[in-house]
Amino acid sequence: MSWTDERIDTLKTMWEAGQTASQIAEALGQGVSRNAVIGKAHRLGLQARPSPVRANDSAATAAAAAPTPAPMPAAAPPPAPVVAAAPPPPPVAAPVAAPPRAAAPEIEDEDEAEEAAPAVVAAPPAPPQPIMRSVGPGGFLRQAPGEQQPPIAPAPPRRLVPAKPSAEIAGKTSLLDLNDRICKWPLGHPGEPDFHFCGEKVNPGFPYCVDHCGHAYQAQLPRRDRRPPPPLPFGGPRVR
DNA sequence: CCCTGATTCGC
DNA sequence: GCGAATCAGG
Repeated sequence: MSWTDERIDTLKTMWEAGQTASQIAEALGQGVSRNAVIGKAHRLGLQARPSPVRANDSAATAAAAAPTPAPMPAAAPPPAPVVAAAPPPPPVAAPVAAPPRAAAPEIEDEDEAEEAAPAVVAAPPAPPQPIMRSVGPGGFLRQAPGEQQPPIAPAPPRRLVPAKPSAEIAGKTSLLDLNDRICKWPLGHPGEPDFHFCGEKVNPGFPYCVDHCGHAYQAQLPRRDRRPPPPLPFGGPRVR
């Protein structure tokens, strides 16, 4: 098999989504080895990924004792400082952190007085939802030990407004329409006339909307129990 | 051992 | 350009 545009695109997408070379190779199937994937990725200039090896070269191994133990579904790639208002349902697993917020019961002023007694079940105000926030593929953003701070701002438990797709989006979201707030999940295939992007509002902190985050970031199962190659969002049958 | 990505180097 | 072989850290 050769590297067709589609396969390259799959490789890129998956690589940037933080998939491992093995997974990508597996997904591409058809006699593509892990090495082939890595080799290709590098030739494509898709570097920048935390590699187990090649951590340091000289000095500066001081602090940062690798707070990230295992490779996990990576976080989002480039988006700028996330001022995210943590949404209730990040479909993703992999709780990374953010419990520190001690129960700081700030009485909500006005509005419907949240009488809710500290029941056992209901979690009225901002549940410390784990937003995947580790070292991204690019090795960005990492909190210094000093600045202990929950990665996600205490979310305003306000009312969530249903994201209504704008008319523009309803039509099609082109490459030029992409920005940090728009879901970049590709629909169709590059080169095709109707190729476009999802265009939904992103799951804050992620390049995709909540729905597609569910596709892009799968709970990392032990390789053992990865029976059914999960629905391949990449390269597979047309998604539309 | 297993995993990972990086690099090398013959093709 | 490609990818197996090899290297090396976790």
